Amino acid sequence: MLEDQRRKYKNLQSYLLEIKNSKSSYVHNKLHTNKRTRLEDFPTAKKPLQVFVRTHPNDITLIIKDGYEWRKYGQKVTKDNASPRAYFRCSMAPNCSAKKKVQRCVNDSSIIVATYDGEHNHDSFLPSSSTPKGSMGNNNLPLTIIENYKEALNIDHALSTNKRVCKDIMEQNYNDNNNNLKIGEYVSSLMKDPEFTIAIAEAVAQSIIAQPKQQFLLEKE
DNA sequence: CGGCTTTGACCCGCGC
DNA sequence: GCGCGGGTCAAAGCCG
Repeated sequence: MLEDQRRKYKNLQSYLLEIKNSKSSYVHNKLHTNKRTRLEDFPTAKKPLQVFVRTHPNDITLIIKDGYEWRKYGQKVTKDNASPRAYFRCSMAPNCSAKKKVQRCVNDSSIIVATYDGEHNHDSFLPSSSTPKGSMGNNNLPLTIIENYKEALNIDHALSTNKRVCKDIMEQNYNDNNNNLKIGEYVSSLMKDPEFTIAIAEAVAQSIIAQPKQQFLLEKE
């Protein structure tokens, strides 16, 4: 089980190396100038960004550790989904226009769908291991992004094409308590690594650019 | 006491 | 014009 985690991390590393060698200005700036590129420089920043995050089934919060501090300003039950949709705005800068909507997937309550709107106009970026204010602990897996942007446009399609992967992730993370402890320690150590958290952030950003080869987390060896 | 979440009310765009 | 539904506001309460 631990070997699987290591293998996935290696896949991530090789993927990031691929990104590093690419011409992407966003990643290039990040990696080589150590400056956070403005979101408007990002090719798909104009689109509403949707990410899917696998959470613990017993986790009833709608909190996603994505590196930013978010302040909840509203909650609404929508017609097409029984689970409430939470509205957040970025609280890291007073005039930041970034917002996000977070709602559980209608077909699978253990999947959180986060829709990002607006752009961050500040440089601050929290390490993933830090706990956002007001988040009283949650069991989010560390950004288990299970879809890319293109497929995220269609939740049903995403679910139908990734049921096996979701199942694998679930089994991998929750079925074996002993291994859960080891995985938890392993994940914890990874999340304390600033390089790794930056890498995760880059992976999230890149997952938005719908390229089939980016589904490294989905691939079953 | 300050900053947060909660939650009902309100606003506004859109379809009919 | 009206009703519906999504998004936002703001007062109240909670918590560290």
